[in-house]
Amino acid sequence: MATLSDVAEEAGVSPTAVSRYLNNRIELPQGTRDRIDAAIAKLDYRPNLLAKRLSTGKTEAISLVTPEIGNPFFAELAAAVEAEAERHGYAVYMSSTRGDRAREVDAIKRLHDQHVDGLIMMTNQPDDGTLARLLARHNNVVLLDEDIPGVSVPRVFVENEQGAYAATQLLIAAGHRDIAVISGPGGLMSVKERLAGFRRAMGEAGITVREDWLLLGQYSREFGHDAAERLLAGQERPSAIVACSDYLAIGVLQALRHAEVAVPGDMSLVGFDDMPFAELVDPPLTTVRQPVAEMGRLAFTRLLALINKTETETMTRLPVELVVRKSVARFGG
Amino acid sequence: MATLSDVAEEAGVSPTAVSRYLNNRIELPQGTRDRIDAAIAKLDYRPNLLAKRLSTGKTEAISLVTPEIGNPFFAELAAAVEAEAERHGYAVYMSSTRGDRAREVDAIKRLHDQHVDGLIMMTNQPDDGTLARLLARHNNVVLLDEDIPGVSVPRVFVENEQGAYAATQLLIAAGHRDIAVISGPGGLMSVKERLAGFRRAMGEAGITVREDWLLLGQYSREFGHDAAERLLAGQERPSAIVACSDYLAIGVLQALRHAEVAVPGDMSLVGFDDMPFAELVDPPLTTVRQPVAEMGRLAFTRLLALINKTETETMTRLPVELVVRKSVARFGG
DNA sequence: CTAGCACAGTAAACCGCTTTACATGGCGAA
DNA sequence: TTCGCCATGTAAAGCGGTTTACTGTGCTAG
Repeated sequence: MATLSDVAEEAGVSPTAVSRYLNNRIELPQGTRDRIDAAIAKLDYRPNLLAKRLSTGKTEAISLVTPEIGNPFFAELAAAVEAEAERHGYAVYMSSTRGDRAREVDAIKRLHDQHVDGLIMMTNQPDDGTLARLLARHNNVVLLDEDIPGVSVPRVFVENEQGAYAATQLLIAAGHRDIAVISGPGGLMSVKERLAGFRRAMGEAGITVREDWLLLGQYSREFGHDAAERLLAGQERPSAIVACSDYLAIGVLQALRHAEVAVPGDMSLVGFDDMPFAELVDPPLTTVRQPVAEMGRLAFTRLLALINKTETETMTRLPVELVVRKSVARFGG
Repeated sequence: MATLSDVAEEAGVSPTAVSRYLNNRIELPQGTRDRIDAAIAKLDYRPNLLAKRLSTGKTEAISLVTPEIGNPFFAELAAAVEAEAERHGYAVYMSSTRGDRAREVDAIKRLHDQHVDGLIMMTNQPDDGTLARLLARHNNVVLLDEDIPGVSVPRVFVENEQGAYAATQLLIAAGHRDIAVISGPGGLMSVKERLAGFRRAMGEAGITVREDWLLLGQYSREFGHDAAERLLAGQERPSAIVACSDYLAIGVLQALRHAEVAVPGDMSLVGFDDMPFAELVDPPLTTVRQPVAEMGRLAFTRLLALINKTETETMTRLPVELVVRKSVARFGG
C-alpha cells in the first residue's frame, strides 16, 4: 500500500506538505495541489487510519454496547445509531453483553483500550453502582433507552410515564377496572416510570390499584408467560393487562392462548415498544410505540456533540405514541 | 496513561524487555518478571492497542457487513458472530448496507482502511461482479448465508435445497398439488437452490410445476404481500404456498388475512428461516429452521482459521430442520 | 587457559501519520 | 539598501508499541 511518503515523493514535496494539505492545514498553490492530487490518484493512496489514530489520538469510532443485539428492539436501535454514525464517518464497535454484568464491565474497559472516541450504552438491568463508577471515569458517554443512576452524562429516553398512562387510559376508557401490570426489573427507571404512569391513570379514574397484580421480573418472553400464568391462577382475574414490553406481551399471549383465554374477548392486552412483530401476532397488538430510529439518531448526535465539546449533560425525552390494534376490547363485550 | 516505557523505567529494564516479556518472546528470571509485574500493577498499565496495531499490522478486529442489522435474521447472525469473536478477543466493526450496493462497496473499502484482520460478508442481492472483483483483492473474507459467485473464499451456507425439498414434501404429503412459490431475487444462490429443492420434490411426486406460480422478487414483507395478492387474483388459485423466507410468509399472511382466505383452512403456507416471531403469528408458522447461532459461530471460526493461515477455501453446508406448526392443513379439509 | 555458548538483556529502526518549529526566497516598504 | 514579512514549504520529533540485531557476562567443556 502506498504511504504518505510515497505520495510526497511522487509529487516532489515533503510528507509534511501532503499531510497538511490533506488536512486543510495549509494553503498550497494550484500547481502543487495538482501534483499531489495526481500522485494520490496514481498510487491509489488511502491514509492508514491506524497511524492517523495513533498520531492524533482520535479514532473516529464509537463503541455501542447493547444488552442483546439479537433482540429486535436493540437491533433496530443499533441500526439507527450505525446509520447516523456512518453519515458522519464514524465506525462503530458493537458489543453484546447478553445481560451479563461482567460483560458490561468488560465492554466499558475494552472501550478504554480500543481508544474509541465515545460510547453509547444501553443496559437492561439495574446497576448496583459498578457501572456508574466505571462510567464516571470515562468522558464521552451517552445513555440510551435506560438510565444508570449517578452518572452525569447526556441521556436519551422516551416518555415512559406518558406511554403507560395512555395505555392504561385506553383500557379504562374501554371499561376495564381490574387491570394488572407485568413489567421488568423493579430497579429500572423505565419500569418505575411506566408503573407511575399506570398509577396516575388509575388514580385519576378513582380506581384502587391492586398491588398483587403488579408483577415485576424481567423484560422477557418467559417472564411474560410465567406472570400471566400466575395471574390466571389467582382467585380473581384481571380483565386487562398492561405488559410493559412487547416481548412480555408475547409471552402473555402465549400463556393466554395455552389457557384458552381469548384475547381480546376474555382479556385485553396492551404492550410497549411496537416491535416489528407487534402487528403480526394474533391478535395484532395494541402497543405504545417508541421512536426507535429517532432515539438512535439522537443518541449519536449527542455523543458527537460531546466528543466535540459542544455539549454537556442533557436529558431528552422522546414522545411515544399509542398504536391501537386489536388486542383491547370493551369490558364485558 | 502509563506507557510501556514507564513500566520499563519503573521496573528498571528496557522497553524491549517488557514488550518481549508481555508477548512471551523472552524467558526472564523470576526476579525480573516480578519487578515488571509489579510495575504494571502499580501503574495500571494497559497496552495501547492503537500502537500495537500499527506496529504489528494485526488489529484483532473483524468487520461484519450485513444487509440490515435491524432485521432479526441478520441481527441474530450478527449476535452469534459477535459472541464467538468476543470469545477469541476480537472486536467487531459492524456496518449495515441497507441493501445498497454503494454501501456494500463502501463497507469493503473501508474495511481496507480500518485495517481489520478479516471480513464476514452477508448480502441479499445478486452481485453484478462488482463485489466479486472487490473481494478478490482482499485476503481474509468469508461469505455467510448467501453466495457471491466468483470469489474463492470460505463459505458458510445452509442446505437450501434440502429445506425447500422437505417443505414441499410436507405439502405434497398433505395432499396439495397446486403449490406456488414466492421467493427472493432470481439471481441469488439461496433462491435458486430453494427453487431446485421445490422442483425436485414436485418432480419426484410426478406433479408438473406451474411456472407462472413461481414468483421471484425480494425477500421482503412487501413482496410477499404483493405476490400473494397476485396469486389470489389469478384464474386458478394454488392450495398451498412455499414462501422462501419468514418475512415473505408474513407478507403473504397479511394479504391472505385481508382477502379473508383462511390459513391453513383455505391455503396452506410454509416459510423459511424460523425467525423468532414465526411461532407467534396467526397461525403459528410451519417453517424451515436455519441454525443461525451455529452459522455465525462457524463463520467466525472459519475466518479465524483463515487469518491464521490454517484454512483455505471451504464450503460448509449446515443442515436445516422443518419445524411443523399450524400453517399447513390437509388439502380439502 | 580459553573458545564457545547460554543467559539476560539492550539500542535503534520501524509502523505511517501529525505537528511544531524552523527555513528559504522574493517582494514591498521605509 | 535593508528590513521584515508573506508565501511556500521542510526537518525532525513524536504517538506507543514491536522487532531485529547485537552486547556483555559468566559458566562449562576441552
